[in-house]
Amino acid sequence: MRFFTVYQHLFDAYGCQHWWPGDTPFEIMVGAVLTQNTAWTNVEKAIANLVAADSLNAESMHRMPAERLAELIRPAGYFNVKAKRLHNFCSWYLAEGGFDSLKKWPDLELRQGLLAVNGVGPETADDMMLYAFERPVFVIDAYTRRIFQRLGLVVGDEGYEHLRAEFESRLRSEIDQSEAARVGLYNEYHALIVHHAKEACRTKPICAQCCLRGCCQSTLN
DNA sequence: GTCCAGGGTTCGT
DNA sequence: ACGAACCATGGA
Repeated sequence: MRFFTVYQHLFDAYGCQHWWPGDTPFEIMVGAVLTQNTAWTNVEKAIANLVAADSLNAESMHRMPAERLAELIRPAGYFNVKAKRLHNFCSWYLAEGGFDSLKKWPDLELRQGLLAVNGVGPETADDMMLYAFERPVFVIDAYTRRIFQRLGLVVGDEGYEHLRAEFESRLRSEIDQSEAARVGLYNEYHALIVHHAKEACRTKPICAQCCLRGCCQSTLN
């Protein structure tokens, strides 16, 4: 089965997801750190706290003592760890001249720069690459791995980079598209996977009737 | 009320 | 290479 076929089934079933929720690239990047191991509803509360404190910007967050930042982002969980990660991220972001400067970086350098900040791992970096900088990188998460493993399209225990390269090259060989079109596809594809895995398949189990059969049975194994 | 799923990154061992 | 630590929230 083609990877693009899976996308078509998801899109037909759920439609456009309009990710990422966030008004500015910086907000998206903060959200990417906050959402590590946590439900998005909790991230929204943390972001609302930052907005209410008029502090959803790199300068305020960087200037703020870690304890204060931790207090604001508390609803997102792991608040001490994340306050430190956000601090690290903001100091890198400011040192490199902010979004307007970073957006000019080539894909590879930007990704490596992101990865070099302590607290930003591959998935978080790729969320930022795709959703804040609109670069054509396919985001791999636990749902992606699980669903495609069950469909027999990947083995499942490949490393992150391996899986990402696999998705990108498979999709590129299946359909010919511009860079902008790939950004749009990867954006929507990841959003659809998350939506399908989290709740859609409980309320609207499309995978029972189509080629996705079996992709989201009970979480055991 | 209690239990526990959920899930990325870093840092020990 | 692998396990532990980090934590709030909400649903069973």
